[in-house]
Amino acid sequence: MPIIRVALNVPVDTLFDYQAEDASQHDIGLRACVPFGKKQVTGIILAVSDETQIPVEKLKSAYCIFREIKPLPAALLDLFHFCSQYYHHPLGMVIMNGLPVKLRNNKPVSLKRKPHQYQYSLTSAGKNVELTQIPARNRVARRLLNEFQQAVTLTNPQIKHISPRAEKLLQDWIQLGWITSELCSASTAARVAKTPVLTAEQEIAVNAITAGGKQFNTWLLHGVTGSGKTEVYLRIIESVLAQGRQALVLIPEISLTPQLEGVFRGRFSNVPLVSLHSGLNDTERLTGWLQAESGEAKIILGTRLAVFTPLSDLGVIIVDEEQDSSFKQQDGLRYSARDLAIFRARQNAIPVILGSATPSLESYYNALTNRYRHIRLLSRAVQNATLPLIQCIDTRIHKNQEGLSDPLIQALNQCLQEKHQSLIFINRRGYAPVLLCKSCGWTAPCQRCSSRLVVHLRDKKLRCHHCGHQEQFPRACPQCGNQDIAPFGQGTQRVEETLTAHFPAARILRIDRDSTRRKHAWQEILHAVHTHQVDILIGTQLLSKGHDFPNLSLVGILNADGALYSTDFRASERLFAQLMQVAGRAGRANVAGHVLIQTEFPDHPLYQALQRHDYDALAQTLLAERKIAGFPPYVYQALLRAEAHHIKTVLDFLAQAAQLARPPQAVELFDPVPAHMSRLKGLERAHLLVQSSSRKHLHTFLTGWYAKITTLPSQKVRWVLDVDPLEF
DNA sequence: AGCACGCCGACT
DNA sequence: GTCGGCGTGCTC
Repeated sequence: MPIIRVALNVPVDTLFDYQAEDASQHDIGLRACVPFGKKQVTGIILAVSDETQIPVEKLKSAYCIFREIKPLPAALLDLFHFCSQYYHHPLGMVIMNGLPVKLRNNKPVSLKRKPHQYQYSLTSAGKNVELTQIPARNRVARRLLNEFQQAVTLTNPQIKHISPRAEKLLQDWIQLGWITSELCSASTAARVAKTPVLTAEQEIAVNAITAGGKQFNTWLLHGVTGSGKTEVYLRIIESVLAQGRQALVLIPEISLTPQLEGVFRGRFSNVPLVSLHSGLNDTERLTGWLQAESGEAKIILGTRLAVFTPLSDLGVIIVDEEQDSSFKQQDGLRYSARDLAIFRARQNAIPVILGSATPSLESYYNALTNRYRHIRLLSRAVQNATLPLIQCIDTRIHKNQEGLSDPLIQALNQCLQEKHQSLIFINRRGYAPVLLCKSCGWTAPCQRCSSRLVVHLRDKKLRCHHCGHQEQFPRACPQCGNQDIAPFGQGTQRVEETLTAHFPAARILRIDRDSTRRKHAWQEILHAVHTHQVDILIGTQLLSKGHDFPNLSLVGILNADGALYSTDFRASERLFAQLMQVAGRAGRANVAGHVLIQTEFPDHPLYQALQRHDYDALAQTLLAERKIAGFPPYVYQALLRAEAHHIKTVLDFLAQAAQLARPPQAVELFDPVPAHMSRLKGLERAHLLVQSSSRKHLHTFLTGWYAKITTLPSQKVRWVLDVDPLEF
């Protein structure tokens, strides 16, 4: 009797063997429903064999093998394998995490007739029907008929949009002979709508990438805001579609998928496009997945999860805003969709394009060292668009009143009078407090690993959250002797109230987690902004993502300094990218943009580079710092993260784990340290850093170490290995 | 992850 | 004398 080896969604890194009389090698990649303990579960068949190591009395029989859809392609299984090994996560969990929910159930999937496929139009009989023949109270019918008279042909989604009841009505009308249906022509030839003329730079980029053809290459498409990266993507996709192949486009989480989707649909109106984002229900997601797998969908647009979509004939992968941290999953399987995209591109021998105005230092470094091909877009594609003027307000000179300085208030006032919109951006990420000398800018460094020490007021100590070193508070600044050293403050609350007090007539809208939680809140907010029902916007992170606010001319930035002296070595990089993005919000179309940054350190290299829009200057500075400090991209890191109800449990666990390790010379193992947000949801969190200048050595070490940690008594500690961690 | 088995405190 | 606490260990 054949044995199937099944990957299940359980946190044990092993396959489970079952008898299956009807199994054959062709079933690898199919779903199987099997008994597991007292339950029945569904997993993926990864091997079929005649023998098993499992004693016969333990071996059970599979209930069934689902054959209603094709097996997962071998390339996708390879991707899951790689992901499991690289991120040290059980294979079964990796696979089940990557599949649509409907494929994880113990049920065969029902293949409904696909939407999109038919288009409907009025027959000559239908054209004779007058609107007045339909009773006025039958509003859905009237609207449907009206739509048909206006639009001539309609598709299922469009009809559904009129009313959920309209589809039922449609069937009735087909019976009456009013409506005919015909198959949509799924033409893969890109019918190109209005195509802008490429700039010389864009043309060079497109030619270079398309000339590479069916060959693996990682391209860093590095273009300033407004340089027209999207147009480059569109041209490359066009050429891929012309070969009948598919394009996978990955975008950050909050970057408002519909907006980009609109651009793609507008340009490739006849090309089947599937959009995979968090707003889909299980059925929609499965449908999209199946369309991608069959090759029916030609463009797949989605967030990080879309990197696991099966694609029968992939021609290019695009990762837009590649520096965005939402490409890295921050819980469970901590994968980077950007890095997996590169793996897939290599696997398929196709180009992958990483696009950004402010690349991650890792990607920039890879471009400098020729591991990636670097393409620059230095000029703006949009006519008349000029870069915004970025200036600093020195808050040591201009006193803050409740967080707002005089020059900023004046600028806001002027903006209001000119009837332009303004935006106040508050940088409110929770940075750990560091010790700072106000007179010379000195901060307490860690001697052992060149990161900054964190102030722990409770026991008056300084601690390194990187290596675990700790020391006493100094009495005075060791650099200049000043006694005025203090933890770096946060402050800046109540900005909205202050603004209201200053500008009682202005319409102020505050955007935060709460105000955007409601389903269509974003749409309403954007609408309000676009129709100029708002004068001043206040917001945080959420606002920096790529929305177009055509009337916005002033951006004020508060509280940015925290990132300059953060213990997170990536904080500067992120701040720069974020401020560049926020600055890009100002003055897009015909309004000149002005950006004012309130800071105590106007001479800081970050602000200097920002004012000159000079990414390279900052990147070079940061890379030099990273090299000296021994931080990525010069080393590869992994983090053993653990959490439990009591901090001692966590630290003991980590200490035990460290005991198990016998790191080779090339690999460095640090002491356990409490995590940045050491208390989250009532759990205490801590971690232990491992790093090496050799990715290979680090990986080999992790594999052995992971196996040993698994054998530890778990003592109610939850732990994960985070490979290439972004947050500490 | 579930879900059992299993050994010690407050209840009818 | 039981009911139930959640610590440990297995699931093919």
